[in-house]
Amino acid sequence: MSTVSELRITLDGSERVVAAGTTAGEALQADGKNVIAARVGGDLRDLAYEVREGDAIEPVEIGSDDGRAIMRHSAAHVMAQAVQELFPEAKLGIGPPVENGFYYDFDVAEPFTPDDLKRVEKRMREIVKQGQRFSRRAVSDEDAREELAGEPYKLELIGIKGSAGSDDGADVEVGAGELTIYDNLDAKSGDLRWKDLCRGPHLPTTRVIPAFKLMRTGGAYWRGSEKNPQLQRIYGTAWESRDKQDEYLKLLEEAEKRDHRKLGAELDLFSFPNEIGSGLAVFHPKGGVVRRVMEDYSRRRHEEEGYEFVNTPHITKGDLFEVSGHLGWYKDDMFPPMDVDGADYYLKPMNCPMHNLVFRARGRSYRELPLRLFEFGSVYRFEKSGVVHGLTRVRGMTQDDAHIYCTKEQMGDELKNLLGFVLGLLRDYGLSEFYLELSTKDDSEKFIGDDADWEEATAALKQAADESGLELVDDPGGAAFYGPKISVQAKDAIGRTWQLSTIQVDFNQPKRFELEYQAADGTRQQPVMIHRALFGSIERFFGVLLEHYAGAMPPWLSPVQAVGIPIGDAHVLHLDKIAARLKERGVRVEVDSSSDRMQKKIRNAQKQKIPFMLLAGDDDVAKDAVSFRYRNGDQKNGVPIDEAVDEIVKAVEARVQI
RNA sequence: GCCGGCGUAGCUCAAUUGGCAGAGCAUCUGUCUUGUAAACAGAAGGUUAGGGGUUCAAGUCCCCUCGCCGGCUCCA
Repeated sequence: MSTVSELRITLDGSERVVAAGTTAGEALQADGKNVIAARVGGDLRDLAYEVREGDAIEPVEIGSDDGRAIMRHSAAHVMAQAVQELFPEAKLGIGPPVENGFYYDFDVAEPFTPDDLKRVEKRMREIVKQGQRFSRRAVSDEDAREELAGEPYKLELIGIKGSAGSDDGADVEVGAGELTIYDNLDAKSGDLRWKDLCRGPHLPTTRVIPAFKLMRTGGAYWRGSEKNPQLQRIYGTAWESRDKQDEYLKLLEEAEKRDHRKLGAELDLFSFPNEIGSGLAVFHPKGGVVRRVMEDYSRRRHEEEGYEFVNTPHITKGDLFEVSGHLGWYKDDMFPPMDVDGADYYLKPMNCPMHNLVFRARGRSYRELPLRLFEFGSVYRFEKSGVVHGLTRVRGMTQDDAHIYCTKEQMGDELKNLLGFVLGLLRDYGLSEFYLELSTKDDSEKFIGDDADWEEATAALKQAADESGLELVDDPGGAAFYGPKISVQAKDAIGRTWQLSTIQVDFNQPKRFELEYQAADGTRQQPVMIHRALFGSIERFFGVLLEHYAGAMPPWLSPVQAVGIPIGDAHVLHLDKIAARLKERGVRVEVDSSSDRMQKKIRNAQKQKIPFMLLAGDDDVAKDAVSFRYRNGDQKNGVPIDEAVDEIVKAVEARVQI
């Protein structure tokens, strides 16, 4: 056997010769500054990986996506070690990196308290400071079982080795290849401090975790199934620098300030009275104005796009949902029925069956297609108690719902136009960053309809998506059982993604309702049915907009668009006159003639985020002018009234933020 | 639904080991008549989420229900 003393490798794009036995870390000459791992032939490796002839090695820096994931995964190990040191009876679940951080699940007798969290974090800081080395070693199944005899969940993972790609994070621990255990070794003595079954890779040492913080705890089902026992999860955040972490924490703070539930109360827009019940919102007058304006504009746009308006009841006999099939599939998610004269009546959880009945009310001709039936339809869904959340997850909501019935030939154009309409409308409300998600079927049994239909509809959706020019993310297997869909994801002002509009093709209901139209050749044909909601629900969209704008809605949507603030009582009349002119032009304006100080009135208007404050004192009255204060604090004094009125009218008519 | 936390005036929050339910803001009434984010004074406001229990005594301890918050699961 010949001894090789040199290896030929590709390092960071160029070819090098290194000594045999060189590790990726040595090859990259990582001084521990930023390079924390290596990508070898496409696989992520620890810096301790011994390079082989022909390997192509790329550095992985801590600030890269891969680097952050490795660092966060390592932070999860540090946390697990700290937990097991403080709570020796804790059994390990899984601990993967996630967006912004990491978590680890533990089986413990008592859930963690905030105080426990502080202790764990403190211990983690000690471990990081110690600079324990992460050391990888391959083990046989038998050895792993013996070493991890005290960790029942890890043993279960060994049993499912090879199921990589499962979405419960288990593959992060075991992967599909050989089993490996990562030892944490003391920096000086090399003594074993802790170990975990893990596929890696990991940092060279715990010292390379620049910034982390434990965030919260919560219950989490083992391997994501509610049939399994619940473990205790600890979430942490970790970043490549202190600055990045501070930036992230600041974003969280900002998000908290924008919370629509908080703004809803502060701006007197809506509330959730306990007496009414969980997830059932009432809109106050100011919220009602915003809602009405949202609806009015939506109606107008739908009218322009060729929709016809229908109205259907909130309750129905169960028969309707027998026909649609919903009672069979979704009974648990519907409010329980009320018995009326021996028949079960249900609150509708969706509008489509009702719209189908409109379609079916008489014979339909191909000449009527595409038939687009629109309704602000109020639906009720029995969301489980733990999931109700502000306006974004409610039990009663109003969808801007429409169903389009068209021929197969029309489907492509219809979907394309529809997507354009959707995006245009969302842009009108001030959202501008989107991507699309295409949910398609996979091989599982749950999908109905024949493959040719699926392919055709999927292709049509994809084409519409492609023509939009937006980024398209595939979501295989994510379709509803009855057909594929596109969902529009929008980014808000602070970069969070919200799922808004959906466009779905339905192969199921036309069949169940035996929907037909008469074609040009006299035959009876089944129409294609498209479901679509642009806002999703008015409530949810309302909530999203509030958070997007942090409560400072664009003037056209502001409940109060302008407020007159007199310096003294003597100036009220002057402002009343201006207000009358604004009202005439359709501006929502008030004059604050209360006995408060002018400064106080400004403060109030500012807190209400009113776009325009119109101040008037002796100077303004004398000059027949008015002074502006904008909600961003800018001011403009002595503006002639005509000019002021025009400026405000123009601003409230524009569908853009100022 | 599951795990955990929480619920005191409209809002934000106090109330010692179980020992007289209180403050600021908002509201109402008066005074002040004001130039770009809080004038001054007074009044009113409570079955401490609801119900049950322990105790001489419960906002405080225990149980149930409702609701809210953070996770998990779910979201046609």
